[in-house]
Amino acid sequence: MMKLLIVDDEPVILETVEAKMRKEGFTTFVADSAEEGMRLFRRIKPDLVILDIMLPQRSGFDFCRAIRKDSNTPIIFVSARADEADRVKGLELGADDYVVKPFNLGELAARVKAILRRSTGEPVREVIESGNLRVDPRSHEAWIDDRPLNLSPKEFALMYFLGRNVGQVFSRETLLDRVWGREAFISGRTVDVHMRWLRIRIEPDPTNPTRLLTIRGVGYKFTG
Amino acid sequence: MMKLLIVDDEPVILETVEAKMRKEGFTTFVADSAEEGMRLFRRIKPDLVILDIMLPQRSGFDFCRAIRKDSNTPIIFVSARADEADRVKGLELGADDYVVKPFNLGELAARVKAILRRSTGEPVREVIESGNLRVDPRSHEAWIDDRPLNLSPKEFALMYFLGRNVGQVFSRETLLDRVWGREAFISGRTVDVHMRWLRIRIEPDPTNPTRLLTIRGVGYKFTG
DNA sequence: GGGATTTTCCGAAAAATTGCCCAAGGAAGG
DNA sequence: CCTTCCTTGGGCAATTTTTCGGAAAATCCC
Repeated sequence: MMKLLIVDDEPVILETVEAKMRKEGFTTFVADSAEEGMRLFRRIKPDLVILDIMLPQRSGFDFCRAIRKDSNTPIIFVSARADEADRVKGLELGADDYVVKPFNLGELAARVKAILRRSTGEPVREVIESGNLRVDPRSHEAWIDDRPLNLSPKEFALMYFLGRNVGQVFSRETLLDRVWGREAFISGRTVDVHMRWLRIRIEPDPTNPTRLLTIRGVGYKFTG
Repeated sequence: MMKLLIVDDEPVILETVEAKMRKEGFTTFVADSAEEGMRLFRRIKPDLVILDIMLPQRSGFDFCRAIRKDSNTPIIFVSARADEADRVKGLELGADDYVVKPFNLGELAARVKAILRRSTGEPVREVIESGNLRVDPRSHEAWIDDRPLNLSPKEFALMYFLGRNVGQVFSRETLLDRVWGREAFISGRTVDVHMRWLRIRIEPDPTNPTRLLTIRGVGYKFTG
Protein backbone atom coordinates (compact mmCIF):
# COMPACT_ATOMS: atom_id res chain seq x y z
CA MET A 1 0.00 0.00 0.00
CA MET A 2 1.31 3.42 -0.95
CA LYS A 3 2.21 5.75 1.91
CA LEU A 4 1.72 9.50 1.64
CA LEU A 5 3.18 12.12 3.90
CA ILE A 6 1.25 15.38 3.95
CA VAL A 7 2.89 18.44 5.47
CA ASP A 8 0.91 21.62 5.91
CA ASP A 9 0.38 24.03 8.77
CA GLU A 10 -3.27 24.68 8.00
CA PRO A 11 -5.42 22.11 9.79
CA VAL A 12 -8.28 22.41 7.31
CA ILE A 13 -6.11 21.62 4.34
CA LEU A 14 -4.45 18.81 6.19
CA GLU A 15 -7.80 17.26 6.97
CA THR A 16 -9.40 17.58 3.58
CA VAL A 17 -6.38 16.37 1.70
CA GLU A 18 -5.94 13.48 4.08
CA ALA A 19 -9.59 12.48 3.74
CA LYS A 20 -9.41 12.56 -0.02
CA MET A 21 -6.23 10.55 -0.22
CA ARG A 22 -7.58 7.95 2.17
CA LYS A 23 -10.62 7.63 -0.01
CA GLU A 24 -8.32 7.07 -2.96
CA GLY A 25 -6.77 4.17 -1.14
CA PHE A 26 -3.57 5.68 0.17
CA THR A 27 -2.19 5.32 3.66
CA THR A 28 -1.68 8.81 4.99
CA PHE A 29 0.52 10.45 7.58
CA VAL A 30 0.30 14.12 8.42
CA ALA A 31 2.53 16.73 9.97
CA ASP A 32 1.94 20.43 10.64
CA SER A 33 5.54 21.52 10.74
CA ALA A 34 8.77 20.84 8.93
CA GLU A 35 10.32 19.33 12.06
CA GLU A 36 7.50 16.93 12.64
CA GLY A 37 7.43 16.17 8.93
CA MET A 38 11.11 15.35 8.89
CA ARG A 39 10.75 13.04 11.86
CA LEU A 40 7.83 11.24 10.26
CA PHE A 41 9.63 11.08 6.95
CA ARG A 42 12.57 9.23 8.43
CA ARG A 43 10.36 6.88 10.36
CA ILE A 44 7.76 5.87 7.83
CA LYS A 45 9.64 6.33 4.56
CA PRO A 46 6.64 7.47 2.53
CA ASP A 47 6.30 6.81 -1.20
CA LEU A 48 5.44 10.44 -1.87
CA VAL A 49 5.33 13.74 0.00
CA ILE A 50 2.78 16.50 -0.42
CA LEU A 51 4.47 19.58 0.89
CA ASP A 52 3.33 23.12 1.56
CA ILE A 53 5.95 25.69 0.69
CA MET A 54 4.92 28.18 3.30
CA LEU A 55 5.64 26.56 6.62
CA PRO A 56 6.41 28.37 9.86
CA GLN A 57 10.10 28.44 10.71
CA ARG A 58 11.77 26.20 8.14
CA SER A 59 10.29 26.64 4.70
CA GLY A 60 9.17 23.85 2.45
CA PHE A 61 12.18 24.52 0.26
CA ASP A 62 14.50 23.66 3.12
CA PHE A 63 12.53 20.56 3.82
CA CYS A 64 12.75 19.56 0.19
CA ARG A 65 16.49 20.02 0.12
CA ALA A 66 16.85 17.99 3.28
CA ILE A 67 14.84 15.14 1.83
CA ARG A 68 16.72 15.23 -1.45
CA LYS A 69 20.01 14.84 0.30
CA ASP A 70 19.47 11.18 0.80
CA SER A 71 16.38 10.14 -1.07
CA ASN A 72 14.56 10.29 -4.36
CA THR A 73 11.10 10.25 -2.84
CA PRO A 74 8.74 12.17 -5.13
CA ILE A 75 7.59 15.52 -3.79
CA ILE A 76 4.60 17.60 -4.77
CA PHE A 77 4.75 21.22 -3.76
CA VAL A 78 1.62 23.04 -2.75
CA SER A 79 1.61 26.79 -2.65
CA ALA A 80 -0.75 29.71 -2.34
CA ARG A 81 1.42 31.64 -4.75
CA ALA A 82 1.17 31.13 -8.47
CA ASP A 83 4.64 32.51 -8.79
CA GLU A 84 6.53 31.12 -11.71
CA ALA A 85 9.82 31.76 -9.96
CA ASP A 86 8.71 29.62 -7.04
CA ARG A 87 7.59 26.99 -9.42
CA VAL A 88 10.91 26.84 -11.17
CA LYS A 89 12.74 26.88 -7.88
CA GLY A 90 10.66 23.98 -6.67
CA LEU A 91 11.17 21.89 -9.75
CA GLU A 92 14.82 22.67 -9.72
CA LEU A 93 15.16 21.51 -6.13
CA GLY A 94 13.85 18.20 -7.27
CA ALA A 95 10.14 18.54 -6.73
CA ASP A 96 8.13 16.45 -9.13
CA ASP A 97 5.15 18.71 -9.42
CA TYR A 98 3.83 22.02 -8.24
CA VAL A 99 0.20 22.72 -7.43
CA VAL A 100 -1.26 26.12 -6.71
CA LYS A 101 -3.91 26.73 -4.04
CA PRO A 102 -6.79 26.64 -4.17
CA PHE A 103 -6.49 23.32 -5.88
CA ASN A 104 -8.98 20.74 -6.90
CA LEU A 105 -8.72 17.64 -4.73
CA GLY A 106 -9.39 15.35 -7.66
CA GLU A 107 -6.63 17.02 -9.57
CA LEU A 108 -4.21 16.60 -6.72
CA ALA A 109 -5.08 12.92 -6.45
CA ALA A 110 -4.63 12.49 -10.19
CA ARG A 111 -1.19 14.04 -10.02
CA VAL A 112 -0.16 11.92 -7.10
CA LYS A 113 -1.12 8.83 -9.03
CA ALA A 114 0.58 10.01 -12.19
CA ILE A 115 3.83 10.63 -10.39
CA LEU A 116 3.74 7.37 -8.52
CA ARG A 117 3.07 5.63 -11.77
CA ARG A 118 6.14 7.24 -13.26
CA SER A 119 8.48 6.89 -10.35
CA THR A 120 7.71 3.34 -9.41
CA GLY A 121 7.92 2.46 -13.05
CA GLU A 122 5.15 0.75 -14.88
CA PRO A 123 4.01 -2.39 -13.17
CA VAL A 124 5.69 -5.37 -14.72
CA ARG A 125 3.83 -5.94 -17.92
CA GLU A 126 5.54 -8.70 -19.71
CA VAL A 127 4.39 -11.15 -22.29
CA ILE A 128 3.27 -14.48 -20.94
CA GLU A 129 3.96 -17.58 -22.97
CA SER A 130 2.79 -21.00 -22.02
CA GLY A 131 2.62 -23.77 -24.54
CA ASN A 132 0.83 -22.47 -27.60
CA LEU A 133 -0.76 -19.68 -25.61
CA ARG A 134 0.60 -16.15 -25.63
CA VAL A 135 -0.72 -13.18 -23.67
CA ASP A 136 0.59 -9.67 -24.29
CA PRO A 137 -0.59 -7.06 -21.80
CA ARG A 138 1.03 -4.24 -23.71
CA SER A 139 -1.13 -4.71 -26.76
CA HIS A 140 -3.85 -6.36 -24.70
CA GLU A 141 -4.02 -9.31 -27.00
CA ALA A 142 -3.92 -13.06 -26.56
CA TRP A 143 -3.32 -15.82 -29.07
CA ILE A 144 -3.36 -19.56 -29.37
CA ASP A 145 -1.08 -20.65 -32.17
CA ASP A 146 -1.19 -17.14 -33.60
CA ARG A 147 -4.94 -17.30 -33.73
CA PRO A 148 -6.17 -14.25 -31.83
CA LEU A 149 -8.61 -14.98 -29.01
CA ASN A 150 -10.99 -12.12 -28.60
CA LEU A 151 -11.04 -11.81 -24.86
CA SER A 152 -13.30 -9.43 -23.00
CA PRO A 153 -11.67 -7.22 -20.37
CA LYS A 154 -12.45 -9.55 -17.50
CA GLU A 155 -11.52 -12.61 -19.47
CA PHE A 156 -8.23 -11.03 -20.31
CA ALA A 157 -7.50 -10.02 -16.76
CA LEU A 158 -8.30 -13.51 -15.57
CA MET A 159 -6.25 -15.17 -18.27
CA TYR A 160 -3.31 -12.91 -17.60
CA PHE A 161 -3.43 -13.61 -13.91
CA LEU A 162 -3.66 -17.35 -14.37
CA GLY A 163 -0.90 -17.25 -16.96
CA ARG A 164 1.38 -15.59 -14.46
CA ASN A 165 0.67 -18.33 -11.95
CA VAL A 166 0.71 -21.51 -13.93
CA GLY A 167 -0.07 -24.65 -12.01
CA GLN A 168 -1.26 -22.89 -8.91
CA VAL A 169 -4.74 -23.43 -7.54
CA PHE A 170 -6.81 -20.42 -6.59
CA SER A 171 -10.03 -20.32 -4.64
CA ARG A 172 -12.88 -18.21 -5.96
CA GLU A 173 -12.34 -15.86 -3.08
CA THR A 174 -8.72 -15.36 -3.91
CA LEU A 175 -9.51 -14.81 -7.55
CA LEU A 176 -12.14 -12.22 -6.70
CA ASP A 177 -9.62 -10.53 -4.49
CA ARG A 178 -6.74 -10.52 -6.93
CA VAL A 179 -8.41 -10.24 -10.31
CA TRP A 180 -11.56 -8.31 -9.50
CA GLY A 181 -10.05 -6.22 -6.73
CA ARG A 182 -10.39 -6.01 -3.02
CA GLU A 183 -13.58 -4.04 -3.07
CA ALA A 184 -15.55 -6.52 -5.09
CA PHE A 185 -18.79 -7.60 -3.46
CA ILE A 186 -19.53 -10.31 -5.91
CA SER A 187 -20.77 -13.82 -5.59
CA GLY A 188 -18.38 -16.64 -6.21
CA ARG A 189 -20.65 -17.98 -8.91
CA THR A 190 -19.41 -15.23 -11.14
CA VAL A 191 -15.99 -16.77 -11.21
CA ASP A 192 -17.50 -20.00 -12.50
CA VAL A 193 -19.13 -18.21 -15.34
CA HIS A 194 -15.96 -16.46 -16.39
CA MET A 195 -14.06 -19.71 -16.26
CA ARG A 196 -16.65 -21.03 -18.61
CA TRP A 197 -16.14 -18.16 -21.05
CA LEU A 198 -12.42 -18.67 -20.87
CA ARG A 199 -12.72 -22.39 -21.48
CA ILE A 200 -14.78 -21.71 -24.54
CA ARG A 201 -11.95 -19.53 -25.76
CA ILE A 202 -8.92 -21.63 -25.02
CA GLU A 203 -10.07 -25.23 -24.73
CA PRO A 204 -10.57 -27.29 -27.87
CA ASP A 205 -13.36 -29.11 -26.07
CA PRO A 206 -14.73 -26.86 -23.32
CA THR A 207 -16.68 -29.78 -21.88
CA ASN A 208 -13.48 -31.66 -21.15
CA PRO A 209 -11.01 -29.06 -20.00
CA THR A 210 -7.36 -29.99 -20.19
CA ARG A 211 -5.70 -26.72 -19.20
CA LEU A 212 -8.21 -24.80 -17.14
CA LEU A 213 -9.00 -27.33 -14.48
CA THR A 214 -11.57 -27.42 -11.73
CA ILE A 215 -10.26 -28.55 -8.39
CA ARG A 216 -13.44 -29.56 -6.75
CA GLY A 217 -14.03 -28.00 -3.38
CA VAL A 218 -11.01 -25.74 -3.81
CA GLY A 219 -11.06 -23.66 -6.94
CA TYR A 220 -9.36 -23.54 -10.32
CA LYS A 221 -5.92 -23.82 -11.79
CA PHE A 222 -4.34 -23.23 -15.14
CA THR A 223 -1.85 -25.84 -16.20
CA GLY A 224 0.50 -24.34 -18.80
CA MET B 1 36.99 18.83 -27.81
CA MET B 2 33.23 19.14 -28.01
CA LYS B 3 31.76 22.53 -27.20
CA LEU B 4 28.38 22.88 -25.50
CA LEU B 5 26.31 26.02 -25.24
CA ILE B 6 23.86 26.03 -22.35
CA VAL B 7 21.12 28.65 -22.32
CA ASP B 8 18.87 29.00 -19.29
CA ASP B 9 17.75 31.92 -17.18
CA GLU B 10 17.88 29.98 -13.93
CA PRO B 11 21.36 30.38 -12.44
CA VAL B 12 21.12 27.19 -10.42
CA ILE B 13 20.24 25.08 -13.40
CA LEU B 14 22.93 26.72 -15.43
CA GLU B 15 25.47 25.88 -12.75
CA THR B 16 24.49 22.31 -12.13
CA VAL B 17 24.22 21.44 -15.79
CA GLU B 18 27.50 23.13 -16.56
CA ALA B 19 29.27 21.33 -13.73
CA LYS B 20 27.94 18.00 -14.89
CA MET B 21 28.91 18.54 -18.49
CA ARG B 22 32.38 19.66 -17.55
CA LYS B 23 32.77 16.55 -15.51
CA GLU B 24 31.73 14.59 -18.58
CA GLY B 25 34.58 16.19 -20.48
CA PHE B 26 32.79 18.86 -22.50
CA THR B 27 33.85 22.43 -22.91
CA THR B 28 30.94 24.57 -21.78
CA PHE B 29 29.65 28.05 -22.44
CA VAL B 30 26.65 29.49 -20.73
CA ALA B 31 24.16 32.25 -21.37
CA ASP B 32 21.20 33.40 -19.35
CA SER B 33 19.26 35.05 -22.13
CA ALA B 34 18.45 34.43 -25.75
CA GLU B 35 20.41 37.50 -26.84
CA GLU B 36 23.54 36.51 -25.00
CA GLY B 37 23.09 32.96 -26.23
CA MET B 38 22.83 34.10 -29.82
CA ARG B 39 25.98 36.17 -29.52
CA LEU B 40 27.91 33.30 -27.98
CA PHE B 41 26.55 30.92 -30.54
CA ARG B 42 27.90 32.91 -33.43
CA ARG B 43 31.25 33.36 -31.78
CA ILE B 44 32.04 29.92 -30.50
CA LYS B 45 30.05 27.74 -32.90
CA PRO B 46 29.19 25.05 -30.37
CA ASP B 47 28.71 21.44 -31.32
CA LEU B 48 25.44 21.26 -29.44
CA VAL B 49 23.04 23.59 -27.65
CA ILE B 50 21.05 22.85 -24.52
CA LEU B 51 18.18 25.28 -24.54
CA ASP B 52 15.48 26.18 -22.06
CA ILE B 53 12.16 26.85 -23.71
CA MET B 54 10.99 29.35 -21.16
CA LEU B 55 13.30 32.29 -21.48
CA PRO B 56 12.47 35.89 -20.64
CA GLN B 57 11.72 38.05 -23.65
CA ARG B 58 12.48 35.85 -26.63
CA SER B 59 11.39 32.29 -26.07
CA GLY B 60 13.55 29.30 -26.71
CA PHE B 61 11.44 28.57 -29.74
CA ASP B 62 12.49 31.84 -31.32
CA PHE B 63 16.08 31.11 -30.50
CA CYS B 64 15.81 27.71 -32.07
CA ARG B 65 14.35 29.15 -35.23
CA ALA B 66 17.13 31.69 -35.43
CA ILE B 67 19.80 29.06 -35.06
CA ARG B 68 18.22 26.79 -37.61
CA LYS B 69 18.25 29.51 -40.21
CA ASP B 70 21.89 29.02 -40.89
CA SER B 71 23.06 25.95 -39.03
CA ASN B 72 22.36 22.33 -38.28
CA THR B 73 23.81 22.39 -34.81
CA PRO B 74 21.97 19.86 -32.66
CA ILE B 75 19.63 21.35 -30.08
CA ILE B 76 18.21 19.76 -26.97
CA PHE B 77 15.17 21.45 -25.53
CA VAL B 78 14.62 21.56 -21.81
CA SER B 79 11.20 22.38 -20.45
CA ALA B 80 9.22 22.31 -17.25
CA ARG B 81 6.20 21.17 -19.19
CA ALA B 82 5.64 17.62 -20.35
CA ASP B 83 3.26 18.79 -23.01
CA GLU B 84 3.26 16.76 -26.17
CA ALA B 85 2.25 19.81 -28.15
CA ASP B 86 5.39 21.60 -27.00
CA ARG B 87 7.41 18.56 -27.82
CA VAL B 88 6.03 18.43 -31.30
CA LYS B 89 6.57 22.13 -31.74
CA GLY B 90 10.14 21.77 -30.64
CA LEU B 91 10.89 18.90 -32.96
CA GLU B 92 9.18 20.67 -35.76
CA LEU B 93 11.44 23.64 -35.26
CA GLY B 94 14.38 21.35 -35.61
CA ALA B 95 15.20 20.36 -32.07
CA ASP B 96 16.90 17.00 -31.78
CA ASP B 97 15.56 16.03 -28.42
CA TYR B 98 13.27 17.22 -25.70
CA VAL B 99 13.86 16.75 -22.00
CA VAL B 100 11.35 17.49 -19.29
CA LYS B 101 12.25 19.08 -15.97
CA PRO B 102 13.01 17.91 -13.45
CA PHE B 103 15.51 15.88 -15.36
CA ASN B 104 18.22 13.58 -14.29
CA LEU B 105 21.64 15.01 -15.04
CA GLY B 106 22.99 11.66 -16.02
CA GLU B 107 20.17 11.22 -18.45
CA LEU B 108 20.81 14.60 -19.98
CA ALA B 109 24.48 13.81 -20.42
CA ALA B 110 23.62 10.49 -22.00
CA ARG B 111 21.37 12.19 -24.50
CA VAL B 112 23.94 14.77 -25.35
CA LYS B 113 26.45 12.05 -26.09
CA ALA B 114 23.96 10.02 -28.05
CA ILE B 115 23.13 12.94 -30.27
CA LEU B 116 26.72 13.95 -30.81
CA ARG B 117 27.61 10.37 -31.63
CA ARG B 118 25.12 10.24 -34.45
CA SER B 119 25.29 13.88 -35.41
CA THR B 120 26.24 12.71 -38.84
CA GLY B 121 23.47 10.14 -38.80
CA GLU B 122 19.78 10.77 -38.50
CA PRO B 123 18.28 12.77 -35.66
CA VAL B 124 15.59 11.85 -33.15
CA ARG B 125 12.99 13.99 -34.84
CA GLU B 126 12.04 11.07 -36.92
CA VAL B 127 9.40 10.84 -39.53
CA ILE B 128 7.00 8.13 -38.55
CA GLU B 129 5.90 5.72 -41.21
CA SER B 130 3.43 3.00 -40.62
CA GLY B 131 1.70 1.34 -43.51
CA ASN B 132 0.40 4.03 -45.79
CA LEU B 133 0.55 6.60 -43.01
CA ARG B 134 3.35 9.10 -42.68
CA VAL B 135 3.83 11.67 -39.93
CA ASP B 136 6.48 14.34 -40.11
CA PRO B 137 6.98 16.35 -36.92
CA ARG B 138 9.31 18.81 -38.62
CA SER B 139 6.80 20.03 -41.13
CA HIS B 140 3.89 19.22 -38.84
CA GLU B 141 2.17 17.33 -41.59
CA ALA B 142 0.71 13.90 -41.96
CA TRP B 143 -0.32 11.94 -45.00
CA ILE B 144 -2.10 8.80 -46.01
CA ASP B 145 -0.95 7.65 -49.41
CA ASP B 146 0.43 11.13 -50.08
CA ARG B 147 -2.98 12.58 -49.41
CA PRO B 148 -2.44 15.22 -46.72
CA LEU B 149 -4.59 14.85 -43.63
CA ASN B 150 -5.33 18.19 -42.17
CA LEU B 151 -4.76 17.46 -38.52
CA SER B 152 -5.42 19.99 -35.81
CA PRO B 153 -2.61 20.54 -33.29
CA LYS B 154 -4.01 18.12 -30.75
CA GLU B 155 -4.87 15.57 -33.37
CA PHE B 156 -1.35 15.77 -34.63
CA ALA B 157 0.22 15.41 -31.21
CA LEU B 158 -1.95 12.42 -30.51
CA MET B 159 -1.21 10.84 -33.86
CA TYR B 160 2.49 11.38 -33.44
CA PHE B 161 2.50 9.86 -30.00
CA LEU B 162 0.50 6.83 -31.08
CA GLY B 163 2.68 6.44 -34.13
CA ARG B 164 5.74 6.22 -31.95
CA ASN B 165 4.11 3.49 -29.89
CA VAL B 166 2.44 1.26 -32.40
CA GLY B 167 0.54 -1.65 -30.97
CA GLN B 168 0.60 -0.47 -27.39
CA VAL B 169 -2.56 0.13 -25.44
CA PHE B 170 -2.85 3.37 -23.55
CA SER B 171 -5.44 4.28 -20.97
CA ARG B 172 -7.10 7.65 -21.19
CA GLU B 173 -5.23 8.62 -18.06
CA THR B 174 -1.89 7.80 -19.57
CA LEU B 175 -2.73 9.60 -22.77
CA LEU B 176 -3.74 12.71 -20.87
CA ASP B 177 -0.53 12.49 -18.92
CA ARG B 178 1.76 11.97 -21.88
CA VAL B 179 0.07 13.77 -24.76
CA TRP B 180 -1.70 16.60 -23.00
CA GLY B 181 1.05 17.02 -20.43
CA ARG B 182 1.19 17.02 -16.70
CA GLU B 183 -0.47 20.40 -16.52
CA ALA B 184 -3.59 18.92 -17.94
CA PHE B 185 -6.44 18.11 -15.70
CA ILE B 186 -9.29 17.32 -17.98
CA SER B 187 -11.93 14.70 -18.34
CA GLY B 188 -11.22 11.42 -20.02
CA ARG B 189 -14.11 12.08 -22.34
CA THR B 190 -11.96 14.48 -24.23
CA VAL B 191 -9.74 11.65 -25.30
CA ASP B 192 -12.72 9.84 -26.79
CA VAL B 193 -13.65 12.80 -28.88
CA HIS B 194 -10.16 13.30 -30.23
CA MET B 195 -9.97 9.64 -31.08
CA ARG B 196 -13.11 10.11 -33.06
CA TRP B 197 -11.68 13.05 -34.98
CA LEU B 198 -8.58 11.06 -35.68
CA ARG B 199 -10.61 8.13 -36.88
CA ILE B 200 -12.49 10.34 -39.24
CA ARG B 201 -9.14 11.40 -40.62
CA ILE B 202 -7.34 8.12 -40.96
CA GLU B 203 -9.97 5.39 -41.09
CA PRO B 204 -11.72 4.64 -44.36
CA ASP B 205 -14.81 3.75 -42.35
CA PRO B 206 -14.65 5.54 -39.00
CA THR B 207 -17.56 3.47 -37.74
CA ASN B 208 -15.52 0.30 -38.09
CA PRO B 209 -12.00 1.23 -37.08
CA THR B 210 -9.25 -1.05 -38.23
CA ARG B 211 -6.18 0.85 -37.06
CA LEU B 212 -7.26 3.02 -34.17
CA LEU B 213 -8.83 0.43 -31.93
CA THR B 214 -10.83 0.72 -28.76
CA ILE B 215 -9.90 -1.71 -26.04
CA ARG B 216 -13.00 -1.66 -23.97
CA GLY B 217 -12.38 -0.97 -20.33
CA VAL B 218 -8.74 -0.24 -21.00
CA GLY B 219 -8.11 2.45 -23.57
CA TYR B 220 -6.95 2.80 -27.15
CA LYS B 221 -4.21 1.53 -29.36
CA PHE B 222 -2.92 2.24 -32.82
CA THR B 223 -2.05 -0.80 -34.86
CA GLY B 224 0.36 0.17 -37.58
C1' DG C 1 -23.61 -50.13 -5.63
C1' DG C 2 -27.22 -46.76 -4.26
C1' DG C 3 -28.87 -42.69 -2.47
C1' DA C 4 -28.11 -38.29 -0.45
C1' DT C 5 -25.44 -34.22 -0.51
C1' DT C 6 -22.42 -31.02 -2.20
C1' DT C 7 -20.33 -28.70 -5.88
C1' DT C 8 -19.98 -27.30 -10.50
C1' DC C 9 -21.85 -26.32 -15.03
C1' DC C 10 -25.19 -24.56 -18.36
C1' DG C 11 -28.49 -21.47 -20.56
C1' DA C 12 -30.60 -17.32 -20.56
C1' DA C 13 -31.90 -12.95 -19.05
C1' DA C 14 -31.35 -8.84 -16.09
C1' DA C 15 -28.16 -5.25 -14.69
C1' DA C 16 -24.29 -2.48 -15.16
C1' DT C 17 -20.64 -0.50 -17.56
C1' DT C 18 -18.51 1.65 -21.26
C1' DG C 19 -17.89 3.91 -25.51
C1' DC C 20 -19.94 6.49 -29.34
C1' DC C 21 -22.45 10.21 -31.43
C1' DC C 22 -24.34 14.78 -31.38
C1' DA C 23 -24.44 19.27 -30.20
C1' DA C 24 -23.23 23.34 -27.65
C1' DG C 25 -20.31 26.41 -24.93
C1' DG C 26 -15.74 28.49 -24.55
C1' DA C 27 -11.05 29.45 -25.40
C1' DA C 28 -7.39 30.66 -28.41
C1' DG C 29 -5.45 32.67 -32.31
C1' DG C 30 -5.58 35.29 -36.51
C1' DC D 1 -14.79 39.87 -35.05
C1' DC D 2 -14.49 35.52 -37.01
C1' DT D 3 -12.84 30.96 -37.40
C1' DT D 4 -10.89 26.99 -35.68
C1' DC D 5 -10.12 23.96 -32.10
C1' DC D 6 -10.82 22.02 -27.47
C1' DT D 7 -13.69 20.45 -23.87
C1' DT D 8 -17.91 18.85 -21.76
C1' DG D 9 -22.30 16.55 -21.09
C1' DG D 10 -26.58 13.94 -22.31
C1' DG D 11 -28.70 10.25 -24.55
C1' DC D 12 -28.29 6.00 -26.85
C1' DA D 13 -26.43 1.57 -28.23
C1' DA D 14 -23.48 -2.19 -27.70
C1' DT D 15 -20.91 -5.10 -24.99
C1' DT D 16 -19.84 -7.10 -20.79
C1' DT D 17 -20.71 -8.61 -16.21
C1' DT D 18 -23.48 -10.64 -12.92
C1' DT D 19 -27.21 -13.27 -11.24
C1' DC D 20 -30.23 -17.20 -10.99
C1' DG D 21 -32.60 -21.71 -11.26
C1' DG D 22 -32.21 -26.10 -12.64
C1' DA D 23 -29.36 -29.98 -14.57
C1' DA D 24 -25.33 -32.62 -14.31
C1' DA D 25 -21.40 -34.38 -12.15
C1' DA D 26 -18.57 -35.72 -8.34
C1' DT D 27 -18.11 -37.13 -3.61
C1' DC D 28 -19.42 -39.31 0.53
C1' DC D 29 -21.48 -42.54 3.49
C1' DC D 30 -23.63 -46.61 4.24
